[in-house]
Amino acid sequence: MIAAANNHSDHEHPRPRSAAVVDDIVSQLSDLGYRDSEPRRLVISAIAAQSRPFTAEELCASLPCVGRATVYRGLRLLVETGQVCRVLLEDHDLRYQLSHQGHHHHLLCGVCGASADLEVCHAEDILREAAAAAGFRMSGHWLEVYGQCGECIEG
Amino acid sequence: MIAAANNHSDHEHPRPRSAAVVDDIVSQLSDLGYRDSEPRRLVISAIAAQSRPFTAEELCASLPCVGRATVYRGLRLLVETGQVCRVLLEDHDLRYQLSHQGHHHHLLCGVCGASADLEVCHAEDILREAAAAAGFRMSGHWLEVYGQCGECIEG
DNA sequence: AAAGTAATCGATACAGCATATCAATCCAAA
DNA sequence: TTTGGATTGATATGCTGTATCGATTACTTT
Repeated sequence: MIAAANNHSDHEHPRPRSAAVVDDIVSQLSDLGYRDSEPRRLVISAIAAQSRPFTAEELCASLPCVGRATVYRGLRLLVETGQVCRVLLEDHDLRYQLSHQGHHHHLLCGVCGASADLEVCHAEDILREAAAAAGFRMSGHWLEVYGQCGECIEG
Repeated sequence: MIAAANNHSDHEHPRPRSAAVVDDIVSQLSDLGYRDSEPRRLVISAIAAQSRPFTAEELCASLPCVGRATVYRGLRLLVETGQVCRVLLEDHDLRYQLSHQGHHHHLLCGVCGASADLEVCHAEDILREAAAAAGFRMSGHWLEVYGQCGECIEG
């Protein structure tokens, strides 16, 4: 499924795609030996419903019927399995977000708080070269890009 | 009186440059309206003595004669004024480090924990272009590079 | 379908890090 | 030297995330 993630046709809809996302994640967790429980589905569903990077507490607040520990456990599990990725805002506030792909970076709008994926990371090659020039062997990197998204520039 | 040097007769050798660094930072803080106090000098001196990224608690431990609140306040002040920069390790552990220049990034060795500065950031142009292609106006970025330093590769 | 077994849940206690409080103290300008 | 405000430090508090543990639930086995 290559369904473009930048297709923002779903805003407040029930959950046509959202339900599929939940099923998909639950299925992947199942393959890893994790069980399918109602609370965990609620957590995943709540995460999938978020339209922008969220904090763990926001997630808890949106799930009053699920225990706090369960929310944190579910979130941590999804981060560990790569289903959810961390996002570091410019003010060093740590947030979370559904991960749409493997290695990628985020374009974070400081105005509306929206997040878009920067899929192609040509910078990686540049970085590896620059690091090598300093006798350093790069094995990974963390990158966040801050600024303004297209909509906020126009508005 | 600049006796603020150090009564610590550690295994460390004398620090002629370290003292100059402290004086320089104190001077810059003075220009910003901040006072010159003994505890604050101790904090700055301890930071300047660190050879690699450190945590706030490590700093507190190295300054048993200075109150924790004072250590944290001093550290925060130096971060706000740009004298100290934050370093995010690969395991998401947040550390601090004396800032040697303006905009730069870190080459963080996962083996020995050393940190080196990646001064030239050509990646910035690449990033700005890639972001622009997505309709995004980049105003800043956060980047950490992980891997192995030259010494750890040889050793 | 019934039972066994281990994962999961949730209420809560706890831990770690950083900040707020506030009386006492100190710095620096007048 | 005086004086106002910045700074200090012991402590309380807040925030975020984890550990505990009895009860419950999901999944497998019989």
